[in-house]
Amino acid sequence: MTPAELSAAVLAAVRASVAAGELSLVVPDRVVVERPRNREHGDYATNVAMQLARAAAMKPREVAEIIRGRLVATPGIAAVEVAGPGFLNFTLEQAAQGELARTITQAGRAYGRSDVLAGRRLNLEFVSANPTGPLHIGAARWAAVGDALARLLAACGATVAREYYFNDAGVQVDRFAESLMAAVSGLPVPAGGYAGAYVGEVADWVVSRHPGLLDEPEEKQLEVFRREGVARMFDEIKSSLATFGVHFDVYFSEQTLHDSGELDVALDRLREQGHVYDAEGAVWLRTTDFGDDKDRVLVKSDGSPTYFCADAAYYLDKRQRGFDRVVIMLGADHHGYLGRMRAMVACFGEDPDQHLEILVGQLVSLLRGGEPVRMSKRAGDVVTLEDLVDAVGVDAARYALARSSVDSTLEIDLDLWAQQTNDNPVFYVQYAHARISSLLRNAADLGIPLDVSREVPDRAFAPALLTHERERDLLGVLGEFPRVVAGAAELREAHRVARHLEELAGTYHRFYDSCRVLPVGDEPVTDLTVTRLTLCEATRVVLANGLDLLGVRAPERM
RNA sequence: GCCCUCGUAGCUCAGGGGAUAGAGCACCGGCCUCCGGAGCCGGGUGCGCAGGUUCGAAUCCUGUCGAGGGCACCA
Repeated sequence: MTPAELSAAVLAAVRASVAAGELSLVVPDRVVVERPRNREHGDYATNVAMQLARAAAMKPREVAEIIRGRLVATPGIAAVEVAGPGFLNFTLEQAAQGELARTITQAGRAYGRSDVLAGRRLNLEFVSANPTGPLHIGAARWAAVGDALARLLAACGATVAREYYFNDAGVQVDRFAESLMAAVSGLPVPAGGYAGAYVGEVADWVVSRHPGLLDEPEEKQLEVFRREGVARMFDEIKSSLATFGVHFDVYFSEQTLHDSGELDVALDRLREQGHVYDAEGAVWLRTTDFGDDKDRVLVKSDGSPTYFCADAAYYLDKRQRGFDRVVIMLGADHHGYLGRMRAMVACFGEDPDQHLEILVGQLVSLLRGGEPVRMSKRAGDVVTLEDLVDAVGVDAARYALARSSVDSTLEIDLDLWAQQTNDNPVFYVQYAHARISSLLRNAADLGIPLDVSREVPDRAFAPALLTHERERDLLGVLGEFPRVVAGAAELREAHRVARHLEELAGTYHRFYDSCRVLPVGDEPVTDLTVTRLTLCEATRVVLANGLDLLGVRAPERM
């Protein structure tokens, strides 16, 4: 019996009690069944009686007793107790709990997936770094977390597009072109331009492709440096992301919004809604109507549109492409946009709570030997994604970035994450997977069957044999996985998956230490052998599925 | 000045209103005739502070102190 099945049983009991007139209240949408921290409180527990007590105008324990009465005879449930202020504590029958191992091995890659977000169409925009330099470490955090979130959301049934937006229409790329031009001539970096060794490299590369370029008029040179430099930089960015295992469905160019006239369409739409006005020679959006600190300029007094105006057009574009939720991941240094973006959506006449979601991630810093890492060979003061990958590898980099809440600033100790020891969380988890894989190989060599769908007469999967405390602990953690995945997706908190895998790896190692799986020497293969092997395979499945959601490999050997 | 995020063990961090707040590291001591010791077992410390809401608060609200990041007709 899985937690989900138990939860459904409790919900059915509540519904039946209401139907029978024993309880007078509105039946909740769902009931949360959790593993209690303390094993004395049973295998699973729910606080539903306490939460319904007020609505039922009864004491929590009385509500609990009513629900309990409808659950005691449920197959698979050995005992139901009312405890403390009104908890319902469940003890499962041995076999019912052990059955989970078979459920998981049969589900395989599908275990943990659900349809809790079915029908949702989400556009996930992340990284979105301009092609004027290598990806920095902050972008790396979003690459790892954003990709993991996309995987999580898809695993929960949502339709997800990964999107990368880049500003190729404004002065930033002009500055980049000017910086390239200055670099070949040995001139100082222009004001607001770009420094770092990569500028010279890219500039030299452009010149090598256009031998006579430096003899051309300055305007022509700028145009070439701009076009070729951006293309080269973008290739490098995409290459870094590919190495990192992150792929975008759409690379969206700001310029295309200008070319297609979508800015004007957005302006007209905002004007129709009555939130646009002219002042001081510029065109303004009255975002203060919807809680922004100040109104924002859409068209500057020189007649050119602002980035904010393009952002509005971009939002509209996403909505018109059929996404009902526009999710944008921003670094903490851009959190100031939140207010104006929400107001902009409201100015379109839409509900920002429903259609816009902005996730703000805090900054990342790297440590080596306990000291902050500042230097990058190529990018000057900026630490890049490639620096991180060079130092610790892709798996450790992705895992390190994705295992902490984005709400907190993150320090990554390169020495720690480069280690191949249990101090390093990603190796701790990957090792568990490799260890189980090895065990399964050994079992296969011994001819021990793992086909639990077809019971072998004299060597059968026998869930009631999983009675050891460590076995029950392991089953408990395995059973939580779908709830963890769904919660992580709904809360946009991928790190919950990583933390759960670490708990699972630890619980598995403790099981492994206490419960011999394969026969020693001439010992016979028993039902217990097959059953424990199935439990191991179930653990391997969850580790593999969880690591996959984080975009980290699940190695069979290390 | 205003806005956002954070403040939990010596360190790095988990903890979606529930029962006795956890993990890893670090420190001390144990466990390899045995499926991968890249592992396991034991040892102890903590919710910045003050109010409030609640049957119940690390969690929600207010204030306060501290840290980081923002507040352009820049991108």
